[in-house]
Amino acid sequence: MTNAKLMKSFIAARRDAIAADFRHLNDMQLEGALTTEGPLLILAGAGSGKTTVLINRIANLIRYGRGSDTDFVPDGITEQDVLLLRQYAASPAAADAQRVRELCAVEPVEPWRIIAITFTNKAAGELRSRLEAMLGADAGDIWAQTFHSACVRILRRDAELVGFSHSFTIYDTSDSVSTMKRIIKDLNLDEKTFTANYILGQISRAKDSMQSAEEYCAEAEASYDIRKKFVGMAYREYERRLRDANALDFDDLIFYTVKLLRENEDVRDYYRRRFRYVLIDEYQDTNRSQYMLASLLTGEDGNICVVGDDDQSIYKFRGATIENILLFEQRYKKARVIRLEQNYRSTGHILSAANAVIRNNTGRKGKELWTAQGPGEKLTLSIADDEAAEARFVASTILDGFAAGANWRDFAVLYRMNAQSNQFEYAFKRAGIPYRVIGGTRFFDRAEIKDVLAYLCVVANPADDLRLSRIVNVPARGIGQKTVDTARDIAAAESRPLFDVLKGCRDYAELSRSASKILAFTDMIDSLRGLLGELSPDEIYDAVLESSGYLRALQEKNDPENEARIENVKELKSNILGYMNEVEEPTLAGFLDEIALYTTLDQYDEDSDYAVMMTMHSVKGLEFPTVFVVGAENGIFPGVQAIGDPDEMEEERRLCYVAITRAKKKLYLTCARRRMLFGRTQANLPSRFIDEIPVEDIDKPEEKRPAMWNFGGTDGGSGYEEYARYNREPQTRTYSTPSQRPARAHSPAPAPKSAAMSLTVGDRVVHKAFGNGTVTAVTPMAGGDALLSVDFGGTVKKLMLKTASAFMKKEQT
DNA sequence: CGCACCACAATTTTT
DNA sequence: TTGTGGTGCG
Repeated sequence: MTNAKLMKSFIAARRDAIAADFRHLNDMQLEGALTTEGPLLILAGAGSGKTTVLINRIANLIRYGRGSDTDFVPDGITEQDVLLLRQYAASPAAADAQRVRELCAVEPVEPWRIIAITFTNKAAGELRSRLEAMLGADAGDIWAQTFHSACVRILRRDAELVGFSHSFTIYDTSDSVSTMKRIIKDLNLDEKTFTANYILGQISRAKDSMQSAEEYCAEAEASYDIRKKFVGMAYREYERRLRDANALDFDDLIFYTVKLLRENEDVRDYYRRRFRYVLIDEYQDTNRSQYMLASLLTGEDGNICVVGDDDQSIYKFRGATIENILLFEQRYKKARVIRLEQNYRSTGHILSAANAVIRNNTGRKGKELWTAQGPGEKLTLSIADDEAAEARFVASTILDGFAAGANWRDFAVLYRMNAQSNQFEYAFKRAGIPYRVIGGTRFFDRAEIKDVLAYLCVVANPADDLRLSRIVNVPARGIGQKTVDTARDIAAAESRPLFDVLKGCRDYAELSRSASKILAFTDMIDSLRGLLGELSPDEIYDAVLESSGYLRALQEKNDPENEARIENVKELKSNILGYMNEVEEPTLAGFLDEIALYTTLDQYDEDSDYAVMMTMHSVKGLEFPTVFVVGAENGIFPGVQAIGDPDEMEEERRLCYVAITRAKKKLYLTCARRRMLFGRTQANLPSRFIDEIPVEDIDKPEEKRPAMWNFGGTDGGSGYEEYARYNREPQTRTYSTPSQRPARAHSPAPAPKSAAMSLTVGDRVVHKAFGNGTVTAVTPMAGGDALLSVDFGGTVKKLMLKTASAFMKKEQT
């Protein structure tokens, strides 16, 4: 064998041997895991196992370095070696694994040379734990973080270089909003034209394109756009105030990190040398500055691997740009592209529907999901009279599923807007279905949580004027708004922290009237600050609740809302304890860092048995056996704003694709003929997306569809008339679920007016989902309804009589 | 200073 | 319909 030939066969055998370690992957996944060098774009369809690829790719890097993707051949290779590798590839157990590893490894990568960036803490956490399961202790050295936490980590080292102290605080969205509201007032801008959200949106876009306030103002000057000039003023002031407060908002974290890396060659080189391999997850959600960050971190070898799905890009409104994916190959020459199209999640009809819908989009890379599973159940369209009936249909279907042995957690209700959750909560409560609403007002957005956190921030950072003004009079301690305003003005005039001014309030005539109260407050904060070195974060937390009087104030007010608030405040403590368990040197500042980036206190807990409801946006990345996409109506989904705007429509369609692909076994689409939304009743047509689903994939109500339902239909006649007639028809029937469920095929969702049976305490009942039970309490309610407590063999359910009668009958004795 | 009442607006939101 | 923010009174 010639030398060249030997080398060639060695390279091939080496790759095969390495591949043997990853034989549980499919061909495309394997390709992703073994392609280690240079820019790589992995287009990963929904449910195609992209995290698996990511994990295995990292494992491969650590074990074999670039062995699977290089022409390098070590000296002294023999034919024996090639044979050994081939033997290993054929049956790994039979070969000397140690020797194989030596032969295959080419510069194995130290774990700390790998950075994997995700968007959510949840994804980062999942990545970390799966890496740990696969690699053990090595996993701890891999940077597996969100964009924002990676930036915090980088900035904590070198914040001085971009003009902040290393102990900067992080402003969340509402901090930014309240700062901006003040600015609008102080600059006397017209609050109608310039809402805080509008200006912040403009600033966010500016930062996304790396434009500082100064640059933005310059551009505004040149543009003769008066509006823009005002925004520029606000931007400049916002930037100044955050700098004074030593605070960065979410966008700043990225912005200043990019700035830091751009302007400081040594810092940039440090990270580039350190990180030999950069991986970015959910690449379709990156914005421009995040792209810049990624490319700044990528060293000369260009080892950047991005994973994403252009069809799942649903965050354009937050600045995400699908271009990052679409242009990847142009930006990184020699980039390789791998498509993962085999779906392991859903059955055939579901995937066929998803493919068909997304096919209507232009401007995409193009993918077709396929599955080795069978066709499974068809989709089901259900049309209800109104939103209440829609919710009852869903509740009823879930009860059926539960009766058939499913768990509550197998069901998810997905809607376009949080406002739609009400009806479902109502129906689920009445039917006794345990559920949780994910998203909406989030834990850390609750006033009581923000208050308590504000105390902690002020204790940790004396310069945090924003949080200080939030709590200075919470609970009420006789320091009024006017007093705070004057103090703030003084602070601004002297450019000192507000806290210092308050401490020195005796020196200012304007403040002397409330001086004693102010000093009581500052003393309290000071003594809490004195505890910083001595007590652990949870003890400080207790001390804050105690000395601030916050907890007492909550307890004294006897309103039922406060029960929940107190619970929340306690819940925060368990957060602190959780943090302390995870970190080696827990500090209050460290906790606050974490919390600032950890907005969602991941409420979705897969272990507990609840049906869940959430927006189609929040469901990305999750999966459920049965999914309900509700409110599938033109005007709701797609929303009104999207109609007539092709780009928006494509975004909505991607959202639809995301929603459909969450379902593993069964997907329901529901709509209502009439619905009340924001106090207005409207009649919407079924979503145009439903029309994009092939008829062979979906069961629809077999009723005559009005002409207007067929887009571009030529049935003649006035669509409006037909539609109006259609809406006037008495609608009492419900539409059967497919024949796979004969048990319920003819049992319609209950109408609320159905005659309620009469029940008294002690009656025995049979519920179709919960089985046999005994009525333990009956509380009469308004409208002739009653709240029942029924003991079903140990678990007591609260049910509404009228709703429950549809699912339950009295046992005859 | 604190509370009650009225006007107004309202996709989606990983950090 | 619901929640929030601003104003005016006790």
